[in-house]
Amino acid sequence: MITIYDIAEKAGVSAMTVSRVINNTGRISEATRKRVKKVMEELHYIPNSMARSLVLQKTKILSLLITDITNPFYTTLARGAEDAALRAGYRLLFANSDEDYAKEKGYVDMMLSTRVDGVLFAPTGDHSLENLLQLQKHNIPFVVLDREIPGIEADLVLGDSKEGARKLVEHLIELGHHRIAMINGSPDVSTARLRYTGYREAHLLSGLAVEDSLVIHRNFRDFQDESALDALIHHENPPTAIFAANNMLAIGAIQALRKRGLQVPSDLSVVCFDGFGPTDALNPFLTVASQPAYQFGALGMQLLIERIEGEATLEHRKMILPSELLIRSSTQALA
Amino acid sequence: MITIYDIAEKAGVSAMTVSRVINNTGRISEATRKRVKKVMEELHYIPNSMARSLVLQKTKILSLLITDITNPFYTTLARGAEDAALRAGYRLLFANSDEDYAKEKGYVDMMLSTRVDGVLFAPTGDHSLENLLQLQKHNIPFVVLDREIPGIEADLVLGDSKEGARKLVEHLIELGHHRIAMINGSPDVSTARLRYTGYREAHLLSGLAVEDSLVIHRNFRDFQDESALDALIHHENPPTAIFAANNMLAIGAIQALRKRGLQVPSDLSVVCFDGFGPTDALNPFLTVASQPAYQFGALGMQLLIERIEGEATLEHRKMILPSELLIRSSTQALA
DNA sequence: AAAATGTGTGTTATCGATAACTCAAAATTA
DNA sequence: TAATTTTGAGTTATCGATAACACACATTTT
Repeated sequence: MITIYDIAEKAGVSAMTVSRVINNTGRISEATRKRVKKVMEELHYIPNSMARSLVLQKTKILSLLITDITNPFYTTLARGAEDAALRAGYRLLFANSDEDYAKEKGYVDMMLSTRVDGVLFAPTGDHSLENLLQLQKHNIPFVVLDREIPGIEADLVLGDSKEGARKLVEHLIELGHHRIAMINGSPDVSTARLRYTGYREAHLLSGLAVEDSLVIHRNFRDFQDESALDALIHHENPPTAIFAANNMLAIGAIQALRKRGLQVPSDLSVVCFDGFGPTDALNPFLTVASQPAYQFGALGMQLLIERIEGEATLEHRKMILPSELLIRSSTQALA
Repeated sequence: MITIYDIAEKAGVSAMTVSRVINNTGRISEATRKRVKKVMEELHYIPNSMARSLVLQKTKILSLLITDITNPFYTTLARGAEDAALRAGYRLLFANSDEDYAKEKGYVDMMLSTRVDGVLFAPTGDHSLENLLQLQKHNIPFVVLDREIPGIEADLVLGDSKEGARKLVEHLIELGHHRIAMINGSPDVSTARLRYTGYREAHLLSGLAVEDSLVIHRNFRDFQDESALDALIHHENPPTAIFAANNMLAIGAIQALRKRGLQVPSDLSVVCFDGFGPTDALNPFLTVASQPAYQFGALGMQLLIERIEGEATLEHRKMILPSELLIRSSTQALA
């Protein structure tokens, strides 16, 4: 491996001079600068960022932790975060927790041992608190994305889960649906709780009763699990519409419905939170509350970098991004 | 920050002894091992992986470079790669080149300076050769995914682009289509060339002539670009079917068709390479040649780790994974 | 009992880069 | 011309960890 010492020797200068050329610091005569640069190119020198980070105590690497890399919401978010990070001169390291606390913890350990400069953190749920405290204890700045964590002070970028849910359910109610099921994520996750609150509010505002046997909890990424749907179908008084708390749960529900010979929307209407990124264009079919995923990433990254570089005000900021109701063909008026 | 020296001092031993406890090397009496471990826990010690990598000359970090993080083919591939890497005790750092040579080069520089132990490399195209040579020059092992690069010897994991394309086009021909357009990726990419070859072969074997004005090239990820479709629609003798060389191009084509009031499959049949990951389940609509994306990642990672750990035979291996023709509702017999 | 081994631990040098300090020669000022 | 300042370097210590060697003491072998 080529080091600054190799360059120094060949250029007839000290290692420090080479370092100065690389970083454009200190005083260097134009002649030696040129000479050193020439040697660096000849030997294809690449600085060892670990040696550098060791002495500088910073890595210029940020980390983005998402809970499901196969969910288009998060990949679009990742693009936003990446673009913002690169623009600010940072590299971005992606990590994928799979909605799994243990994996999340593993990645947090990795971030600590890699000494990343900051973390954009989409938590798996309330229990992520410990992992966040771990980052806090080691003075690694972070911004929490998408899900609020009780018990921690941090910059936050959230969607308007309650409002979005209310709009979706109100849309169903306007179409005449009175028995609306909800397939929700784990109650350990703030968005699941808030979306339930929105669902509830829509009912109350319309004078409808909430029937808790129509509300079912599943893991946000288990779109293969058909048991939720079976429970609803075999309900003694089955629903005429389903509100899925995110896109993956909707995929699971629709897939399961189809297997059982039920059509959307003629047999049941379906709505959900989040769109499907680029593949949405393929078949704009589901009525959704679409969140600005790219902005989640871009804005979160901006907050993070501001905090790292000390431009942040002391108090923590909480940004709430609006969602947009997109009415498409997965909903229809009740016959 | 807590270092081994802090631990050493508090435990009343030398730093070396702490290092031995951490790595389970050398001889340590049970008593001091326990004492050191206790202190490490008390102080919440986390090893500094940069200092360690600096002396060990290895990082236990691998990198996966993909060309489009919003493409479900690559995110599913990423899952396969990640699982295999974690199983083998490596961490995986994701990078996203966006089908952009300059971004790709930026990430390669980052990998070199981070001194990753190896790279799973899905190249943007033939010109990626330079970036691969760069890795080679610095002795970083890599495995090339999905796209073959003329001029380099490397382990390869590929799909059967030619066969898959032939099967798709033959399916269209069997349905009575004789004027089949192809929306292809850049000719700089091996899969684009091979899929064209398969398209051509299917025509020749059926005694049909290939009409080059029906073959159009676009960037594999520019699904927003509708100009390809316009060229086909306004053709003096328009096609009755379209073969899109990947999923994103198909999305673009179908979206554009829909905007122009044309229905799939009643007005035109559409087929493409690659499925849509989990969202495929939402609406199994497109007839596709589906590639085993997860296996691409898992197998590629396995080859990479074997090569890094020296278990690899000297000669390079080339794995070709079959694709599966899934006939769905985006194709129908010509009236 | 002397010699040879084994056990547990410490010392020193090193990985590649940079900060802080030093210093000779050149340029400027008085 | 002597004193001062500026310029363009070099030296040394350091970041946090580990390899290689050294070494005292305990244990086993002859």
